[in-house]
Amino acid sequence: MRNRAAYSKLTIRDVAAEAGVSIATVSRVLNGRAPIAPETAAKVRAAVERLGFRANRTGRELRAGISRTVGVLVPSLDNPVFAESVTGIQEAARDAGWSVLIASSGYDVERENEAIGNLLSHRVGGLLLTVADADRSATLDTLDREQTPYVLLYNQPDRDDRATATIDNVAAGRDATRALIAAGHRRLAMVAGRFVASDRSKQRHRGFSEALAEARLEQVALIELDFDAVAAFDPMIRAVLTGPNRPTGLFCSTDLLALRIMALLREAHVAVPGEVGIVGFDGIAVGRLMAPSLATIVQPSREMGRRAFQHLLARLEGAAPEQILLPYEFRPGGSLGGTANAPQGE
Amino acid sequence: MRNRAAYSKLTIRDVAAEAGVSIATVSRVLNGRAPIAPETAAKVRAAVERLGFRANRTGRELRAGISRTVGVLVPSLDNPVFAESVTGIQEAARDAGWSVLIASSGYDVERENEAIGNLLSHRVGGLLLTVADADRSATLDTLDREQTPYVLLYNQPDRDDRATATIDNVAAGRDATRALIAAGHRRLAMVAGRFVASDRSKQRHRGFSEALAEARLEQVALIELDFDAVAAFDPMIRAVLTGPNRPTGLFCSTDLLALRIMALLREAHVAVPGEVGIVGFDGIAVGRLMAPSLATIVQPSREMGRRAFQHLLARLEGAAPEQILLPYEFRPGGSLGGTANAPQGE
DNA sequence: TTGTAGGCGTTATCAG
DNA sequence: CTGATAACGCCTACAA
Repeated sequence: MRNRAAYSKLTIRDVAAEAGVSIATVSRVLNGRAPIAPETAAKVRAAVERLGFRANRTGRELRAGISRTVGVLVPSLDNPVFAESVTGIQEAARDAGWSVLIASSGYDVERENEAIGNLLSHRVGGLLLTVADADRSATLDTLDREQTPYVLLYNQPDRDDRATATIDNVAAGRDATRALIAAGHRRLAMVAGRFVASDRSKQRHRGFSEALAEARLEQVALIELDFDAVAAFDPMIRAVLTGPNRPTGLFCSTDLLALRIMALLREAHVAVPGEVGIVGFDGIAVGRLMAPSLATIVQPSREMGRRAFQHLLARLEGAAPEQILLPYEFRPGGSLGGTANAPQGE
Repeated sequence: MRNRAAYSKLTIRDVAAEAGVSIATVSRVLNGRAPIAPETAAKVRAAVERLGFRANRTGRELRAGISRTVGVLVPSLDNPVFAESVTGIQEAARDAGWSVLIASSGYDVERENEAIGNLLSHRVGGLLLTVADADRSATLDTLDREQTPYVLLYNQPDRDDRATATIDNVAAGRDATRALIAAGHRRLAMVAGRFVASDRSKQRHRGFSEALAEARLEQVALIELDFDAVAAFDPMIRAVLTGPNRPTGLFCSTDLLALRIMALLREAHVAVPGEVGIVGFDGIAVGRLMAPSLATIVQPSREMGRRAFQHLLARLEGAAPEQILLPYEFRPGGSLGGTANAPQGE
């Protein structure tokens, strides 16, 4: 028996020597595929146990040409909505014996491309991505061309050849806005994450516009914000909210934005929901803990992560790209104000 | 020139053929180590560009025996404090050209061990971990024995041979409690994450106890909660908060717990800070957005992630394990109540 | 300065 | 049922 090497340095060769069999046999026992004599298997397993051996996935992957690792790209883990989807991905991946390689883009297209390239250099089995704009992305074009399997999360491209797990953002944006209108608000504005950084934001605004049109209302204002710097827009927001035709209802394209706006308004002594009603979007957990609680569209982020992963596995087996539309739900909350009868989500 | 294969299937052999050189030359150009004729390098680079080639890290890693991937284990990404540390890790990793493999334990020791084993099977270059109990962990013992480099985050073991990046949890717990006392609270209780699931929680409670002793006060109650199920403890908490000697000050071992307790109290019509003052721990971003804003100990989570990664790199170069103690800060907030003069963090 | 060849740890093929 | 062996993609002596 060789000297016991470090855990991370053991190879099946060590195990083979310890068990007195060939490396091929060790491999077979480890993978349980081929027919093996029970005693041989026992010997090998004992050796594995004794040595504390764990197969090197690198060798396995190189041999197989593909890995059971999924590459995940999110805009930012600091938005709980994305963190939650990653939790769902992790759950599904764990169930399937897969690992998760993660990267963040910071909502920046250049970093997005760079990060995807890095993930690909690991020869991951597939990708789960939330990108800035799923309809025009050079990197997604490349992935398509080279048939690298991926599934988008949150993104909801117009084209139907890209696999996604998402909700209907336009419909949800419409529902959120309808809730404001149903609550009695007539002068509505939207605070949105930059459209170039988030196609969802744009789609939610489309829903906002549709609901306004339905009710024959005009948009009072549209404030596009960077996702990271809200404070800088304080003056602009104050201006809008104290202007001549100031809105009484605000639709925010994400909950995080909504919470920041609410804090801003509090500082400015604008009462929520007294003077302004607010609806968010995402359904992050902390929204329910606020006072007033945040009315919002709840996305099933965790489930979205799980479903996206499962669809990725399906695609690896040759399934065609699907656009998985998950149900969302409007969650009423004190921030809405007015005398709302909350509409039900689809 | 061969048929253009899928991006992910290209090898340096393809590039070599395309450029009319040997694979060794391609490798050398890619790594920029050896002396190369400028024109040769140009040819190779052109071929790389033309083909859209990106080196397969699996092959590289197998050959090198080690990878530029860091394995990260957190209790849960759904607590923003951990998500934030991962953001810091990602930043530092990206700067260094490393990738991030991530797993969550759900605060469960068994899953913790399993996850670390999985990360190790990838032969990661090192590990960044937040474990349940850094002082007694069979897995950490194993890592030490086999000299697998790792750095702990948030964990603050008593022993000084384990590398960490953390804050002084006892001192911070003491400061948080002192703040409650300084605010005029005399009947103090603590709501803590289960000690078996979080050594930090235990240490923060030690700080709590020390501050009480200093002020010659008795602990009114200690409520240990599972990190995921707070609602279930509603009755217990209500009982404590309405008991004969009910506390007027509450120290919560995490911000997330504090926010949940605040919501619970709101439902129970117990005024915060009117009837109960609250201090949290972590400094998650949303705490500042609440009304009242959450008084808390702010940990430099992002920086902690960055520093932990950097120390891991240092350890890989042979540096001895360090216990990096980062500064924390007490952030006053409306939840504190009383007439506090907030103490400064160290 | 460049090419040839061996081997990293694993699995699959092919004999026995 | 088991063993020897040839790859997988890459890097690095060693040769030329």
